[in-house]
Amino acid sequence: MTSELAKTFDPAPIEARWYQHWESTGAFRPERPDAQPFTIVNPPPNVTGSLHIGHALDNTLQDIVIRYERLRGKDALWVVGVDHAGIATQMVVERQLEARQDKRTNYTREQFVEKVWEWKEESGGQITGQLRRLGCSMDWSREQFTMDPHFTKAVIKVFVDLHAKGLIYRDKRLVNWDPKLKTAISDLEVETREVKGSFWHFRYPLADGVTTADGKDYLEVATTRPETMLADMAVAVNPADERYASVVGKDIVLPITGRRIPVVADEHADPELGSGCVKITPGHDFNDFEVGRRAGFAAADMLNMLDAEANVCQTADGLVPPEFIGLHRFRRDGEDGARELVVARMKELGCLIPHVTTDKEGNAVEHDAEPRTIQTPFGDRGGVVIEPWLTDQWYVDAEKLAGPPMQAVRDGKIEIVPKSWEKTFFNWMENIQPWCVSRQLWWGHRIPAWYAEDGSIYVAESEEAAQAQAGADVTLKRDEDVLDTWFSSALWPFATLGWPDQTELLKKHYPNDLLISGFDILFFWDARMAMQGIEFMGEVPWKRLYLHGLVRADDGSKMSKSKGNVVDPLGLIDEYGADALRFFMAAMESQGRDIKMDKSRVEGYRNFATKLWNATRYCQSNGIGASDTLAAPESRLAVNTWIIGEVTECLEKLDAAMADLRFDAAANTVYHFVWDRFCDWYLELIKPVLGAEEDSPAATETRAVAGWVLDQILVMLHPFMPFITEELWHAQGERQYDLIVAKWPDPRASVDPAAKAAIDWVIDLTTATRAAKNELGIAPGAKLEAWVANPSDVATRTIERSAAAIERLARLTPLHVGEAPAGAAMQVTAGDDVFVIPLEGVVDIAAEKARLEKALAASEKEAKSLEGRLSNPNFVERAKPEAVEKARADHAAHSAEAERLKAALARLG
RNA sequence: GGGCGCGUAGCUCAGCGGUAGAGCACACCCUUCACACGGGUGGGGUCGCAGGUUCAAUCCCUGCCGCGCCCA
Repeated sequence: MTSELAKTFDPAPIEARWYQHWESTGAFRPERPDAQPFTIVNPPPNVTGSLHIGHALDNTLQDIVIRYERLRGKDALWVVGVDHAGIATQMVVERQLEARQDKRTNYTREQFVEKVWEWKEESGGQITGQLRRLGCSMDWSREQFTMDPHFTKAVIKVFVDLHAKGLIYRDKRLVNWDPKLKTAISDLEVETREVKGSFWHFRYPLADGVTTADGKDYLEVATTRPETMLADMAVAVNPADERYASVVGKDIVLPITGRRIPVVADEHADPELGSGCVKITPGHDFNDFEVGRRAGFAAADMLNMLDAEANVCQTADGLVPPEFIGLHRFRRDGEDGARELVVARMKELGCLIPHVTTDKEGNAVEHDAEPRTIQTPFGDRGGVVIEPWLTDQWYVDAEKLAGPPMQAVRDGKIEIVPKSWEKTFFNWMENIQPWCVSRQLWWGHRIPAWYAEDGSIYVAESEEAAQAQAGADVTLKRDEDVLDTWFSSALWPFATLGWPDQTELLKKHYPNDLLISGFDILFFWDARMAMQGIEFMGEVPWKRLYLHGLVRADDGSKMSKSKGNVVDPLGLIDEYGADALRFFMAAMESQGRDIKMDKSRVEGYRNFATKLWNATRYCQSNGIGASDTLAAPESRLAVNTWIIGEVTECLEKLDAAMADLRFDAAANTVYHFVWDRFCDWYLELIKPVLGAEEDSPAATETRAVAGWVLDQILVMLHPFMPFITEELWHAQGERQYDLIVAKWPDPRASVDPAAKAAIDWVIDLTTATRAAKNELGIAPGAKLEAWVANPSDVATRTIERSAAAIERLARLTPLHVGEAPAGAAMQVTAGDDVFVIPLEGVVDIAAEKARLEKALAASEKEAKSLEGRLSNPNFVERAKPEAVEKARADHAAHSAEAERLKAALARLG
């Protein structure tokens, strides 16, 4: 027995009720020990995060796939969890302390970490509740956290093993240093932005009376970062630059510090740029670091002039004048810094070469510097300019780890979808840099390395193990740093399944089948999972990698809090329902293209849900309830046989789209089947059948078929719109199981050509009649008599059997076979049949003539164009036979149509 | 500078060798017993520009213009 549905569809209570039911009954992970596994791991959102529209897209797509595979009977596992998000989380907690005039350094490391855990318990992981509102069917019973003890165990093991293999090492080199957060960050965490800056030109005097080829006693250097001259160690010129050949190997006496530095020859200096001389600060510039190394400076000897906060400190040679010590690197908060003071001093010393421009009157004007747009590195978290800084850090030899993933993509072991991303993937992997993985933070996985007083390093899984390596009498101190968050999330596809323990789960669900992520984390996360997965599991982490785009604001701009154009997915859920939002995401997702937010489209899919709701209400009011067969019921009526065929076609298209991860095609296939086929035609066509005798075999059959079709719709639509479909599934009657774990359609039926021809013919006749009436201004409800003189086979078969439907939809009744009485008439065609509909005194003959002439012109135009093509011998000889065949058939059809229209016009005189 | 992508109906987007589609918007009609969050009918496109390949190009190739992203 069906249960009555409310007149209006209200998503909110339905969503809450079903989600709670699914989760509490374990429906997200049904016991299917013998089924084929299907596995997805979610990109773990930050523990500090809340659901934004990008999460909504990413997780909707994953949920569609996992629900689809679950319905297809697989042992579907969607691993879910949250990332500890080192920097982001530490910042959140520090900000909380700040609000209470407190700070991290007022606590010990252990106390602070304890506070982070407290924060996590109280307010972390908000997003997990929000993912539930979206309807995501993850396995919450195994929710993971990257700081869980078993995860930490995996992280430590990976670090120790990579170190043992020489793939992790400690090195002193320049890192991207964030002076605000006071930690190193990886090159990927640096964002280059263009900022307006200045370009200063300086004179660097040559020592010992040396001069250049043209007699100058100085070299001209230019810089956008004048403060770094306090740590300059050389000036480079190109070895091929004859202007300076005589000064290579000679010295410069640096103004301000008085340091003697050599002129070196190095390819890095471009003779075409400026003076051709470049100041070299190996301790504060990546290019200069390399030049310095080539010039013979060891990293340990490179001068450093900045502290962790980028304030000036004394260099090793003690030559920085006291007035500079403690100044910030450059102007900040309205206070001049080292940069401004260096420029002022150089000017006083006559070492500043002014930038000269001409004003409107043609007078020369001198400026301290030339204005310039500068590519400036910023930390993506802290938002301040990154300082290249010489420190000891831990590095992963990414180059060695990158080889196998590239090979896996080349061999097709990993399929990247859409394929166009492969090139970007290879480009990055081929040029990969050592990955700096140590972070000067307190929150995160602490690096398992211990130092003895003599500086030797012991890397081990525990302090005891390290002590055992070092010997009992050695005092060890653990490394203070933690690992980059991405170092741990790279282990997500296997550490979440229990690794390093060889669990059953791991055996069954690794490799994962699919990973869905935004392309923005392709390098950060996806590539690193591929490296670690292959390194530690010996197999790729997933067989397919699907990359989707960004959700943009409705004007195409990037959503950002500062622009205030952020669309809150939870607000959309409140307004339109989760099903509508999900369907929007799916329908707009066409393989990687960015999605522009379009609320009217979300609204449209809300309307679609309502349409289905009301169609179900109609079914219920006509005794159409739950079906109990997987196979299509027996059918004798053309309309029923036809709709069964339509279900099979819809299913084939849907399966094909899902196999290709064409979410848009999949969503549209179901949408059009439900609305255009099922609601617009099938339900209308069966109304006369159901309206007749209730217990007739035809009505009984129709109720069975309609109930079955509606069930197939609910199943096929469920991955996209889980809530409304589950609600309707149960509203349709007693069920043995919930829809979420129902069986995917298996109609065991095919398209019946005769039934299809008959129903297509009725639809054709109906549409043509409605159009003609509309154009002639005849009331749509008017019932008219019609004559067909020489009915086709389809017409002969269909006129009688479908008379009721034709009466109801085309409003033609009765339909006579034979010549129509003479007189004014409207004429419509359906397939090969022409119907004459007498309208003496009603129809405007001129209007009808105009209508027919317009149609005739269209037919003739088509026929003529096809004729032209067919008369071209090149086409007939060289085109594909199917193309020629189709052109011939189309030509015949259009010619015949034209003939019929001519005959119709002739009737009108 | 290098790489990638995009430019199709007013808007948001599919299509990608055989002569163009959807949703929304628009116009007209319909208070028909599932639904006005609805039904019916219709209007609207030199498929960015210029060449080339082909019997045939929105679709393939080249160049250009415009927009976006990534890397240096």
